[in-house]
Amino acid sequence: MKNLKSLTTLEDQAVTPPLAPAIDYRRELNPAQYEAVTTREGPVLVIAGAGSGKTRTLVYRLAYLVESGVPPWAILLLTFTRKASQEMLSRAAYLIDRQLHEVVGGTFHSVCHRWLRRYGNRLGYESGFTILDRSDQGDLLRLLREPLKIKAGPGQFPRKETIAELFGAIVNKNLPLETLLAQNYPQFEPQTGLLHQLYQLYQRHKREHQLLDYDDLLVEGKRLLEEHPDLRQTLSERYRYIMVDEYQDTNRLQAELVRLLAFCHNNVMAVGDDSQSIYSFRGANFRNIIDFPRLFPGTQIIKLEENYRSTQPILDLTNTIIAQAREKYTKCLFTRKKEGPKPHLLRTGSENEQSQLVCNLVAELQEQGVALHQMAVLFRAAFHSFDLEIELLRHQVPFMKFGGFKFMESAHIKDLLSYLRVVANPRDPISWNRLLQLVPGVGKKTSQKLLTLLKQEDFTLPSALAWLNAQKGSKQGLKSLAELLAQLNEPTLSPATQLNLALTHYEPILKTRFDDYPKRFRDLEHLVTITARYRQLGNLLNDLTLEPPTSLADVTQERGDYLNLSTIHSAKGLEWEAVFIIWAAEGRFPSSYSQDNEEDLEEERRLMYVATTRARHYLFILFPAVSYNRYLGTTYNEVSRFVQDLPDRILTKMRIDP
DNA sequence: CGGATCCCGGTTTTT
DNA sequence: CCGGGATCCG
Repeated sequence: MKNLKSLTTLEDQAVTPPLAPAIDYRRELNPAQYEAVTTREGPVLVIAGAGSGKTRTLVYRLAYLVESGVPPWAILLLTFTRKASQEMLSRAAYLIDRQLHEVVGGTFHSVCHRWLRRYGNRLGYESGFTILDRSDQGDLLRLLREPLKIKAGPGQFPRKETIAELFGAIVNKNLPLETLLAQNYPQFEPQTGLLHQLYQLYQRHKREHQLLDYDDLLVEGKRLLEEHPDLRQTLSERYRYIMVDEYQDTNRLQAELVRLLAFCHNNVMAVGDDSQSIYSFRGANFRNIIDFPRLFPGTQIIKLEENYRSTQPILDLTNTIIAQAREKYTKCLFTRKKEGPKPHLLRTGSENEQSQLVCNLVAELQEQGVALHQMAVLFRAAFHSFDLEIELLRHQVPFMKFGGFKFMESAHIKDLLSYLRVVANPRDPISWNRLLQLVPGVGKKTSQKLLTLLKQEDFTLPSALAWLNAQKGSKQGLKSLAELLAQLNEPTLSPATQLNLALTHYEPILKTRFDDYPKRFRDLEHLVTITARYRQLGNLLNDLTLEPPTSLADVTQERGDYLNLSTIHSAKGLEWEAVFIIWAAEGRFPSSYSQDNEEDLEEERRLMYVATTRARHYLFILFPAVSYNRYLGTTYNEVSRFVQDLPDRILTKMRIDP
């Protein structure tokens, strides 16, 4: 067997062409890109303007490193999504005609997660710990709030979503609760004491039950490096070359992680664009990118300023938009694509007229030979496209929507996964609570009883099953639940089989709980198909939490030519021949939430910059002048301040009447 | 425990 | 006006 294996390896090598320098780096890259690609040692900061070939640079650098003899496993590629890293790796692999699956790539969260699975026992984590997503956090907070007996009327105590946000900010922005309350929620300042209590409770509870939220992955990952010098040494020596993409969207914690990880060589290349920082709500700070040279003394700074994406008329507009930013770091984008249509600002009557106009323009461009998948409609918030979606269906325009869609957070998905989650981590109170509430005749009280048992040191799944079976006879549902869980606990079963078993059990419950049962059942079947490729339950559950499907497309695996609909956040890093931005109206974009905060408004401006810089050739900005709202009546919309009062030479303005 | 009722707020963006 | 959450009551 062993011989056979080495034989295959030999054969593989024979097929691979000798390592001739197939790539002419000087020819294929501009001077700035070339410099970034071929600088191997020391800290490098690449300021990469929109469309300046940032991904290309990273891909070529990957290829360059490997070609110059760096083993792929010594490279760590940190990106914003796993998809991004996979794409870069496959492009680099294609360039040098060599598989690169040994390169470790992914998000900060997934990399930290990997270490914690492996070394987490040093911090007291068992290998089966559970990762909490946003709605799990909410559920947990609700559970913890109860015994605190918080007496507060509506509006006097923050909602659980707000609390989760607050607690996240404490960690990601490194600010005390008091400051955050004073800054953002002065109305809750009287509750400071209670919130502190709840925070302590929340932290302790997570520890006791082997639960980690998104922030904990980073915090604990960092702690692993800080408190265990041997690990820090090992990992730092292993990852001799670190590349960080989208550095403008990292936060303080992530920056510190990079610094720790690079401590014994300082070979870090950070790539980003301060003008495209759009994740401050997650603790990202675009000043991070400015601080990089201070964190890594001796940093070489390289600017990529030639834009390869857009035409000059589009750049004229985007440059104007970002020039109005309060803080900007000089960077001047230019292009060689001089010719192209001017961007248009189109004002329609109603929202539906806006939708129809998009449909008409899409049809027109199609006639001119632009493929549907080369066009995208972008918007500030996911719900902004509802009307358009209806109109597209009517016109039979196929489309796919990205962002906003929280497949994983819908109740039926959470319900079904809970069966598997308690098998993977029997101490997971959130999933136990969910499951118990599904049983007729079981409510808060019964559920609480089991939840208190979870704290016991030696609590295992069998103890849970014993408890379920010991409940009073009338609660037949608990017995059949126990039966199912016992079945699921069979280690030889594949995750998909486990999920199917759970689905059989859950189907009748689904029927009684939801009117739209057929649709939800189909969702669940889709979920089962996604899971087919997994061999390990733990991996399945973690992947679903760390990289949830971003669109129904990921779930249904549809193919073909379709129009892209996307939130601007989900459009980051992408580009299309034609881009439509809808709802460019005050209150929608910029969002009314940021209306009275200058920093937030600046971020909205950067969002508009990101949106407009996605366009290669055609750019249409639309807004409806009138909106009608059932309970507010007719309201009039102002055009978004970011495109207001621009000269005609930059933006063609038109009023479109039906 | 769970159904009925009342009251408030009003869809940001995502790992 | 509709839905979620809290509260009340059988």
